[in-house]
Amino acid sequence: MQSLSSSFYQRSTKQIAKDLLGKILVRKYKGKEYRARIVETEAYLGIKDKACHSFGDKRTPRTLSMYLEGGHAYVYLIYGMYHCLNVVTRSTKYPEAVLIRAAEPLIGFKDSGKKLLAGPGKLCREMKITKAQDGRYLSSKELMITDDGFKVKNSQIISCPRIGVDYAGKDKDLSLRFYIKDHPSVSCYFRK
DNA sequence: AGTGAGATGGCCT
DNA sequence: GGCCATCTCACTA
Repeated sequence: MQSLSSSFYQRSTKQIAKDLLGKILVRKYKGKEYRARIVETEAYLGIKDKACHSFGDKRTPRTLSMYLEGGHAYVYLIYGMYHCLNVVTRSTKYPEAVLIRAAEPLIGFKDSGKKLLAGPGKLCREMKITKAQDGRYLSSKELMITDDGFKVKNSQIISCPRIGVDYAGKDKDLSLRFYIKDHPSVSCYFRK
């Protein structure tokens, strides 16, 4: 099982967000392996995107890993108790990333309910992803993304505005959230 | 089914 | 001191 090539992460962030749908997130933790199929993502477009943590080229301890080469993980703590997993995209010049919002549980979970990983906080909680993974490269060691040949047609990809970014002015309306149409594991269906 | 509040901590001004 | 790329539970009706 091969992790995605580094060239996969050197394309446009929006394209990567769409292409990550259907890919498999693999997590190894304490001798156990978890696998889940990504069904929902959001693109964050760097220094010109008001919703992005690196807006205005803001380099802080938190955002530093977004300035890594594409293919690294950016994990941060939100609301004091939840972690969110992002995939860093493009080169070190562009601090952009894709938020992994939801996935379908495949292997390794006690409870394999379709909504178990439906939301970025739940996904990290259930897959034991924390700041320990922040800045790590997505290789096969502890966390990686792989392709099992599962195809998602363009017509099955729905786009809409991102969730929870009302503070971002005009950028809150950008259609940068992507999910697989009618999939039972997306975080919520009702959003224009 | 829809709304509202609380939990809880690091980061930024 | 105030804000969050969230989630769950408790309440309305």
